Amino acid sequence: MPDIKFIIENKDLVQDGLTKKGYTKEDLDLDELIALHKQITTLKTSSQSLAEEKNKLSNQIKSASAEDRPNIIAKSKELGEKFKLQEQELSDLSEKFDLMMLKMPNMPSPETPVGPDDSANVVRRYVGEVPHFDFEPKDHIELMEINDWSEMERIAKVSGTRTYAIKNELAKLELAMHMFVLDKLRSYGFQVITVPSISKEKPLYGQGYLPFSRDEVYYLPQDDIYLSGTAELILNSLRADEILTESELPVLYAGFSPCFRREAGAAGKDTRGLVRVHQFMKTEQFVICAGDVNESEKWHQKLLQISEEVLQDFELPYRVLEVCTGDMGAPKYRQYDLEAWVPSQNCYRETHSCSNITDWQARRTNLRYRANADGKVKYVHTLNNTGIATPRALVPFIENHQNADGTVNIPPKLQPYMGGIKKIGKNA
RNA sequence: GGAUAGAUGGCCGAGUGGUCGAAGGCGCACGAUUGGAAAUCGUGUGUACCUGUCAAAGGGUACCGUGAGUUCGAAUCUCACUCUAUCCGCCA
Repeated sequence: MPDIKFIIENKDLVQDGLTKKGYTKEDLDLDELIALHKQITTLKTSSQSLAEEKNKLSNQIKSASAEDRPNIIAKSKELGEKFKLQEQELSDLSEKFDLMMLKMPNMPSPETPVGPDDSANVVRRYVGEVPHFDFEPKDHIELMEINDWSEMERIAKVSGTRTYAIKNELAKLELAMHMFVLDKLRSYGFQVITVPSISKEKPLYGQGYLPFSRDEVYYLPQDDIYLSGTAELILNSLRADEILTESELPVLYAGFSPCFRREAGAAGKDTRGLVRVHQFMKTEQFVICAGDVNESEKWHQKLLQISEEVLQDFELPYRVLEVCTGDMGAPKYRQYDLEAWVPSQNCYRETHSCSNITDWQARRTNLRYRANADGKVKYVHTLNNTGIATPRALVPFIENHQNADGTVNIPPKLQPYMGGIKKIGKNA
């Protein structure tokens, strides 16, 4: 949701951004938007001068003489009617305008590769060595079965498809990963925060989930409440409507929460195993920084570096993908995905998604700060990145670290979080 | 779930129909005083939008939890909702 003034003054640039993000004129018509804004401004000006006149009259009444009073009241009443009509028209137009503005995506970074869909994403680098097994590697489902690490069939009967129940050392590993990442983030100055998984509707607009992907989110009509798909949703609204001082920035949150996603658009994809489930746990990195692209781009790199470090500490081969304009969501200015190698699928699968949102969310949540330099109030920039998301991250983890006998090695960095053990599994 | 109380500016807090964007205090900023500091004194200190301008100054409109209503006029009256606090019940 860029500034309307910016849109008017930079129409060609904004149109270019819309086109790059795959928006057609039917999706969002800039001319219509600008015309609507002009109409609103004109109407506003006239209704404000009407209000001014009305106020002046009202103020006269108290001191008016007895014979003047009825006249003034009648005149004021008449103005009031006129004013009311204009206000009605104004609120109708504003509603229409606001709806369009809510659909306005962020402008992509000039660095972002241009393309229609994920086929145009660009691999920036490969890190780590893809393992070569001198035995037939098992997939994560088989590894779980032979080690008594899961109750996948049984839990499907209880909780339905795309759910998981993992147990014993694997359950412990899941929690250990989060503890490891939370400790790391804390060492980088993040505040560890556990947040609810339920949310009112407004934060979903603030984050930019709505109005775009209503199908993706669980809704509980009885309580008019939504289930959160990520702690980003909650953290993004936590400081809504505040004016921070610049010295408070950056605000760094390491949010932990259960996450819920309907996966409506993924029917038939990854139906087995731990890759894509309706409920999972995520440790999220969330940053609120000064509203300056240089500053947020710096943090974007920092967040990326932190999650790369996580994958390196876990000794997982991965690649860094720069997501193209057409594959990026509406809120995003620039986005990297990290994908870890999954041996059984012979490909890289997404484990992290790292985005610079610039001021797009801040405008929606009305989160601002007072700049030191000139004392002016400005919108902050927000960024988010996965810290670690499980159980998906367990998939590359146990597959890459498996041995011929079905055991799984624990990388040294993670061993302290597993009670010092080096290997898990029935034969360990 | 039941009962009660409440929601005003960065914070505390006054204000129950008219000049209230809102007293007073605290905080903050600047200035005076000081060798320096504290204390003291003075001045200033919300946000959004419209208008205006090269920029500003200036003028205006709105905002006292949210939404609607009464009224010529609402922080103040009415209704609905939301949230907060306390007590009781239940509960991981």
